[in-house]
Amino acid sequence: MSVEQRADNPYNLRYDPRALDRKWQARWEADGLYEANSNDSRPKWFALTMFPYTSGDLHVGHWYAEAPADAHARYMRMRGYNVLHPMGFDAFGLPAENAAIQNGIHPQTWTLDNVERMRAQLKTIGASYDWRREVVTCMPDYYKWNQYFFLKLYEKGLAYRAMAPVNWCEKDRTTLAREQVMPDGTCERCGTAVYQRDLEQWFFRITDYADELLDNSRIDWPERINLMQTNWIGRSEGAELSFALDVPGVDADEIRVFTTRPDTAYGVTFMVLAPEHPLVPALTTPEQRADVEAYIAQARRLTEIERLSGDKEKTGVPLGTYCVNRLNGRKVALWIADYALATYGTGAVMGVPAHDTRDFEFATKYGIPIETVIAPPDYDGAPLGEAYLDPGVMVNSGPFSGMPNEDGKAAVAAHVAENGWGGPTVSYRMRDWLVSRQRYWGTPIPIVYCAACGTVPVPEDQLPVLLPEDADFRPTGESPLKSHDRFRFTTCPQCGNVEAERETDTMDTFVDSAWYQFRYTSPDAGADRAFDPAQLAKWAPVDLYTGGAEHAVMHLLYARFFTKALRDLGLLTFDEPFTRLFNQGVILGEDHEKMSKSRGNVVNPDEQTAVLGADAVRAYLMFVGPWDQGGAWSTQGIRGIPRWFSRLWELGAVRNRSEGPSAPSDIAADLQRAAHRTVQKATEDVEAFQFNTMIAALMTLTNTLSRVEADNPDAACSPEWRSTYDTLLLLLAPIAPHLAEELWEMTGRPYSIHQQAWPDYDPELTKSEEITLVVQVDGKVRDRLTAAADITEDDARAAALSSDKIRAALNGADPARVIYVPGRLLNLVTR
RNA sequence: GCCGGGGUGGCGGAACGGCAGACGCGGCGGACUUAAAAUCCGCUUCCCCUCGCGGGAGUGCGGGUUCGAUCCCCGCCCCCGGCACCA
Repeated sequence: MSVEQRADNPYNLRYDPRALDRKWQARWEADGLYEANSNDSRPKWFALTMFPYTSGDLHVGHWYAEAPADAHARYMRMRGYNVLHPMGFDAFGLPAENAAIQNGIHPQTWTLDNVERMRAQLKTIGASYDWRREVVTCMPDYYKWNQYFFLKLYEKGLAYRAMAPVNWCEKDRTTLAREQVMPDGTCERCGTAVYQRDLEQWFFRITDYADELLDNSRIDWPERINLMQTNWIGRSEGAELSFALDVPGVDADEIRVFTTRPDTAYGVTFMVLAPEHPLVPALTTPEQRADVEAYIAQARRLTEIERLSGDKEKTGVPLGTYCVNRLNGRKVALWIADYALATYGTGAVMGVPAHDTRDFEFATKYGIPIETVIAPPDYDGAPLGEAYLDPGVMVNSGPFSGMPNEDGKAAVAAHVAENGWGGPTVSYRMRDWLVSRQRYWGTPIPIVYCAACGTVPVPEDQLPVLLPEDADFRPTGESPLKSHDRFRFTTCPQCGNVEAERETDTMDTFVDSAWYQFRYTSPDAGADRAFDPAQLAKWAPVDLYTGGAEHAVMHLLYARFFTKALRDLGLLTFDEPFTRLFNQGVILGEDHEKMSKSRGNVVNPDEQTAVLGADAVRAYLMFVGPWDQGGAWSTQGIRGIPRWFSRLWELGAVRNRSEGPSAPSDIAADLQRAAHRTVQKATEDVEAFQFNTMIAALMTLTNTLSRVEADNPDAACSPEWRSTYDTLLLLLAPIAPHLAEELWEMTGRPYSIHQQAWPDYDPELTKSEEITLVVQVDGKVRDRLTAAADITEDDARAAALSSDKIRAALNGADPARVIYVPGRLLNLVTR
């Protein structure tokens, strides 16, 4: 295994890392070393890393997600846990179709080829995955259960079909969930500007779970992610208010608005409806119709980008009709304006220009009256120069005048409720999850439309509804399945009508990843069930989930929703899928920029592994910085890792010498202390995912062993040195599993190092008998004294005062105060 | 604009309110070598000096608390991420 000279050995490694990788990966696999068995009495630990999309090549970013996660899983295994660490592939999705369209390869061929290549690449990491549990989401045995859950949700009223204005990406030719539209109104996937279309689509009723999703008390997640979800859900408390309509020829007798400021309701001077509001056509007078229709047409043409741009000037058109503010009987003009959103609240806004910046801007532009109903400090009745948003006393508000507006919110809402004009309510920013996609490479929605029976769910025993392999999947704006007659036309499962039609849209691929974590628990479930309840009970929920923060309001929110919905369906018994979440940072290119092909700064992990071996790439990624902060790849910087490994290898040769007598007591004590300190540091660091400082501690211990060997070769044959070296290998095992296993084998200790117990440490043995006592005068370090660790304040003071440097610094002054930090520092204060 | 997370040597980064810069990279000097690579040893924050003693400054900027602040508080600046007409 050792190599003195290899032609392709630019780092002059002392061993052949690729041979080590091959040797041990084959052995571990043959031995089933990382297979998790449910009939194991040790406590379980379900360690999951977000599975990769089958894009075709494993990026160094994947390694950055997977290698440290594997190190932690290996640590937990050594800690005595029965660890389940699975891997799989997110295999449905548009890139497969796009690649197929461009290269003429079938999406399935493209995807399964990629799975094979990526699986091989993943294996080179040397991670401790239990591959028997692999999940590939495009397989019928898997997506059958997407369909099953869809039907269960449908039965429960949690899946429904509705006509709605939805986000449409013209490039990808499909609708998108709101979560998949970026803040700037572009498609999350391809960056194309998204616009709104009215389409009949399937939704999951995630909003039913809004309040439960706001509850973070059962999850240990980064505060940042919790906050992002909280903001996304956007709960706001307020009131719904009914404004009376009395327009000849119009059936509706009210317009309802949602407001968070019922206390300002006496200041309503106009009413804004969203252009899409259903009452708009009826409420438009003949004189205004042309203007209103033009405005609506123009608003519909706007992309999300234009519509969402915050500093856009407010525009609107009056409908020519009026409603009545029931609180004060005031007649209020109706307008449409695109700053009212059809999809939030009731799609209508009461205009209170005095106390809302948007309404103020609008009213100023169109000459609408502005009436103050919350008095600013020193209010003298003069017109406001801008909207007044702060607290104050209510004025011009009928019976509520004189009341602090903060009290007025509840008081007005209660008053409104008493009169049957609305009342307190809660509104959410989050919308239901749009799951229909007009694309081929996804799970068919298991629904049949029958002229006689209406919407008919496909019976469970007819699942899966297979995705036909021979579809023409080029994008047309309609699902490719729509032009596949053998798929589309079917018999109604209910009445036998032979002219029934299948739903031809497929599901959002986030459905696949909303429950995949549970599938891993049941490798033998196959087509018989989604997961085995006993296995699920054994392993779920996931104890530690790691992955990128970009999934905060998509995958992670959907997975939580799915878990709660499945719980309510009686399919599982817990509330949250992922007990603990950790987000790793992003690995950047050599130039400190995001890696991208166009920048040419992409690091290929395969090339690095071929030269340095998996361990060096793993260890470097962990060493580059704190895992949650990411870091930049450096071809210069990684050189330190193979150097360290080579020194470990050289020390392995020292370990191979025959054992000699005990080391001199001072060396033995130093070695013992160093070992215990390193175990403590490594343990604390790995628990906190601080692999960079953990590795630094292992390097320091390596240096200590080297130093002893260099200074006193006999001491390096001592039992103390040898056991310290063995401890170092145990600590190394999660970081560099192949090298540690090889060196462990060389010690003659029993296979496998990965089945050994993590070493313990004794806090008492980490302490040193002697310390460096820092002596300060007025807070400035003036001397450093060597002292016994338990030196008393009086002794420390005496020692300090006998130091020439301290006496010089004191310059004859007497310390007025002495600060003593035991075992660390003495500060003599002269002031 | 609002909400998070950050700003520390030439570089990546360490530091329970207590020796700033662990560990590593790079650089410089030396050893080994015919030579180079590799390896090993030493030095490496900046400035000053009667350059071996020492002294001063220093963790984005300005204040504050404290015997003592990279760390806590207040006010700014810059970078990264999220949200942003949500009534």
